[in-house]
Amino acid sequence: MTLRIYNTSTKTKEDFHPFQEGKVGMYVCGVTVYDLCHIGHARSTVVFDVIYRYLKYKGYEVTYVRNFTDVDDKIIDRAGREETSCREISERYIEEFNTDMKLLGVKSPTVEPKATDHILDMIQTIERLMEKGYAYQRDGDVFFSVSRFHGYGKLSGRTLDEMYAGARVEIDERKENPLDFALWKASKPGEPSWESPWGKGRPGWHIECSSMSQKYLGETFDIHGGGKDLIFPHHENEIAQSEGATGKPFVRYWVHNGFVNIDKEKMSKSLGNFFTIKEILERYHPEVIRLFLLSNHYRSPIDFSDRNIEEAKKGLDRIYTTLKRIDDCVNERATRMELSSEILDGSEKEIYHALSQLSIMLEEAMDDDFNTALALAHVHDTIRALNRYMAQETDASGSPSFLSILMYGKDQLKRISDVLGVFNKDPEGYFEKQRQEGVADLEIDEREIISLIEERVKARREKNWAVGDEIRDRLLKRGIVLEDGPDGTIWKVKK
RNA sequence: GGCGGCAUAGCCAAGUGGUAAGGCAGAGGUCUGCAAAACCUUUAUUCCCCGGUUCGAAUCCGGGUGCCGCCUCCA
Repeated sequence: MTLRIYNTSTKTKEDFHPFQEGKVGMYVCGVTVYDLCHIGHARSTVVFDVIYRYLKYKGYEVTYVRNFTDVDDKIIDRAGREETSCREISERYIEEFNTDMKLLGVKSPTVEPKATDHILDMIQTIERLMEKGYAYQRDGDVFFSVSRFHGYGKLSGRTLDEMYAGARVEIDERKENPLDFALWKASKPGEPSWESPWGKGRPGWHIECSSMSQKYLGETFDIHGGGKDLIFPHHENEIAQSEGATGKPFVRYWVHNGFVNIDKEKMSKSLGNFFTIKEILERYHPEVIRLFLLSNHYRSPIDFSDRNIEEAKKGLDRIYTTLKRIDDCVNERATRMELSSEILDGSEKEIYHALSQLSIMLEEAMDDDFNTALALAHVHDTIRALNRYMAQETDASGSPSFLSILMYGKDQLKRISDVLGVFNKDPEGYFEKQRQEGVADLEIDEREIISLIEERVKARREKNWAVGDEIRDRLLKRGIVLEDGPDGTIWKVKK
């Protein structure tokens, strides 16, 4: 199967053929580290994390670069307000970002370059642009001349004329053209600055991504990603800078993720309607957030609401409930047999076949422009099939073929969980964590729950249902739900 | 003003020409001492509206309505 990727540049899904056979170079715009990250940043990072994982799953050797913008007006502003250095601000928020992403199960990219470590590379790129006549100097500033670069607007699908019509940029009469953008900015006193041929200054925002991506991935590379809001002007400008400097095509596939919305409106720092990743992780398991983010196609908008997150949580609980049930059946002494259609009987054959199809279904879904929502639907189908098998085959439980099928099912699900980064934990641990966190919010402690359960077990053994039910009701009123299973009673925190 | 996207059940959501995935919620049933969990059945003759193309359209074309985004920092 060929992977197909929607390319913003052509507005179509295209077959993916990397520049170099078997290898993929991917660059994704990271964050400007001046504040805590919100769920919108989490979406972008998680989406490209899954793309990264899937490319590796397909057998590609992937070089994944994700940058930190650690020199920027907003960082300077914040440092000023807090009366500290830009470095202190950027280091603090890089650390916060890393903490958040680690919790969210985001794999580390191959390289995570910081802008401030690549100032020389940027100066070199700007010099090349000057030599080729794409850039001009005004005082200590250097601007890129959009009218001299043919093809400016090709990614965002607009022409220069159209852009003039709607231009809302403030007029700087030193610019040849209002749409020209800064490659280098002369620094004001107290701002971070570096020596350059144009005097002391700092790079413009767009140049860092051109320089750092090409440094690690070459002049032409495969995938460049980021949020939809970066298409214009950021990515448009990157193309102009990079192709202007090298004369070669810059990026083969442009991939952009949709926004996280609150009440159908874009969540953003500027609108102030955002939730930080930390706030959300206080309330939900990280995999719930991942499952929520992956339950919509990455290019569609996704609406963030408690209801939608709750739904994701229920879905995840369901998956883990089944995985736990499998673990309970498959104990350490279970021997595993080689499975094949020939040796299995009717219902075994049926589920074995369904399970063996799962990887193919996953690949079909993911090959179609990373359709994680469809992949998750296949997971739910599989969960139901396994539940049904376990519910129907009570007589066979313990038989080698039964146990082997369950182990096979778990392996098949594991392949998906490795790609999506959800339901990756030990099921018992997942529920234990949920109980611990749930109990922490209640006026009850675990020992009390356990002793009440013991009391109830005793009463029920004596068929004293009234006492048993009374204890159950009492716990329920305090937020604890009991479930009686064949191996005893387990408790959960009521949702 | 310019450019672009979206509209599928009560809710979330996949589906770009072949007769509507999946999840949540709801209803009925099985299991259970009763519950819970799980399982089974059920919930869109129809995909915003109006035209058109086609043997056939949620899917393509034209028009309309509504919502959203980009054009300024933004994942």
